[in-house]
Amino acid sequence: MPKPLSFHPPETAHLPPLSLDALRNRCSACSMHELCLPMGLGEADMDRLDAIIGRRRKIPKDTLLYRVGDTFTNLYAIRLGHFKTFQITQGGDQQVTGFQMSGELLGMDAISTDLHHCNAVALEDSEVCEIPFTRLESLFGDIPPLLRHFHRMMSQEITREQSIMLLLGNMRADQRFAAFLVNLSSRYAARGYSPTSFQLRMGREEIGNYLGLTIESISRLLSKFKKQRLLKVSNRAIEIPDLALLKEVAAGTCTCD
Amino acid sequence: MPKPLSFHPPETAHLPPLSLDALRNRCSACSMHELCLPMGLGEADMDRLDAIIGRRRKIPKDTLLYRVGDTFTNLYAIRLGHFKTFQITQGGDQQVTGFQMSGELLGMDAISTDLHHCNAVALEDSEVCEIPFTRLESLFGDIPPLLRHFHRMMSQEITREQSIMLLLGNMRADQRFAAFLVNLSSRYAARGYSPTSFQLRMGREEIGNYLGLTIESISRLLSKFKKQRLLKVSNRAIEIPDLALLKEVAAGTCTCD
DNA sequence: CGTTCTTTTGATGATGCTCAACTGGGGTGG
DNA sequence: CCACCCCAGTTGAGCATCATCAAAAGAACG
Repeated sequence: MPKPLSFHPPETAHLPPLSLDALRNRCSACSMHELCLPMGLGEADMDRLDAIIGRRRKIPKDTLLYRVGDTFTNLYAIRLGHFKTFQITQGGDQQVTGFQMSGELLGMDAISTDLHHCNAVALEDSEVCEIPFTRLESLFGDIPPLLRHFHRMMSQEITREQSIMLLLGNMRADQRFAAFLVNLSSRYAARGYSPTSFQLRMGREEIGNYLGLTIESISRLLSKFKKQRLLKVSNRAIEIPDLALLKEVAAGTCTCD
Repeated sequence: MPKPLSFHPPETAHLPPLSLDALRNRCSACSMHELCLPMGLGEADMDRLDAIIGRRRKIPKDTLLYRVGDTFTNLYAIRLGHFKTFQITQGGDQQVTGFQMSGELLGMDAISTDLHHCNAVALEDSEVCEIPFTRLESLFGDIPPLLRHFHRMMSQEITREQSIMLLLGNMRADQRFAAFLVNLSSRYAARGYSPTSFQLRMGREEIGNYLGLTIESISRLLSKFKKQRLLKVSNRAIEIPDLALLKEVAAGTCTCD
């Protein structure tokens, strides 16, 4: 157990938000509203969604947002920051099941049983929007585009996991790691950040765990890629000189060794 | 490429179903209605669902139900039989992403882009119910329990895939295979079949592919488990003398080697 | 600055893959 | 009916990849 995780209490000490906050916190004012749940909604519908969204919570680094076995009441939209989700095996070690960033939804795996199936922890100081699921459900009938996009987000999660299955089942270590970086790159691009230069928000160990590899393997791959000029690496800062080439490595079609 | 897959034409030559067929095909008459999409619906709501469901199609063994890139119009509920879903990697080899049996839903990964992301093929002569997704969506507003259960089924798919990620990322070969058998066992149990004695519907190669192993490894594990009296095996017939023990092997807590 | 945690690097080894040969069952056709 | 073939599965030997163990180096934090 590397570091003790604190647990964010379900009820924070925040006062009911001032109207200024309420304005600042609105979906329409959020930079993520074109990626997040309200995607494609008109002004009026977005306001209705706003109305049911609970607190905007700050989640400090290394704080659990929810844990396995918690009863499911909220989905969480990431407003700012990064999270990881992980399960604990019988052996007691963890398996990272995903890294989530702003605009992405946490907790969808809990709908099936009303119990959370994984733990979610902030990788840095972050902010989430609480979305009470039963209230969200009550909106679905009235706002078909909202329902439609919600389904797309769930489906996307299924697709994402399928591609991880493919990665874990079929790819060699270097391909996995390259694919991981390419994936991060495209997600940052979608958020308006540089696709070729970014900070890793997670440690080597977490990356390795996610990819079914050890920390040593990740470290070696990083060194190897650096030597091959596929990457420039400085601690957690990554620069990708040739994204197309990295994609080829991920695909296994790279001529270079 | 082991065997040439035929592709089932989108429009079959079937005449419009006779009223007798219509009756026989109703969800309420289907043995799977307590597991499938109509789970928990009342008589009236189930009839409304019935009304939008398209053809009940027979899918012969080794026939593709849909393939990567097909436009998404229907979900498919498996009425009878077994399917596998798989993707094709750049290298040209396949990755099996799941085995589906009666009462389970196929195609949910296609909602996100309106394009199918995997191929689905029948492992034996099977039957599916076509569920036109836009018509299903039109019912969601009117039948909240239907929507609710649909969400549960999607969420369950996410959970299922997470457990595969855990399996592929963390478990050794013997644990994977044991977990696979335990999973099949519980799904057969849920359908009223024996949890300790069943036929594998898929070949060794497909199992190995699903579990990130080779056919040889599966074969060796089968022999090893047989030797340890964990299993009785005869071709594709499996018998599990001690399910609890097999679960321990899957968990890695087994004392026996 | 010292302590602690993370990362890097090296040496060794095990798990599961590859390649190859063999077995056995089921269907086909002479 | 039997011989044959073909495919799926089994078994063995050697090997590659990646894990494990160990130790040192580098960041981060007070």
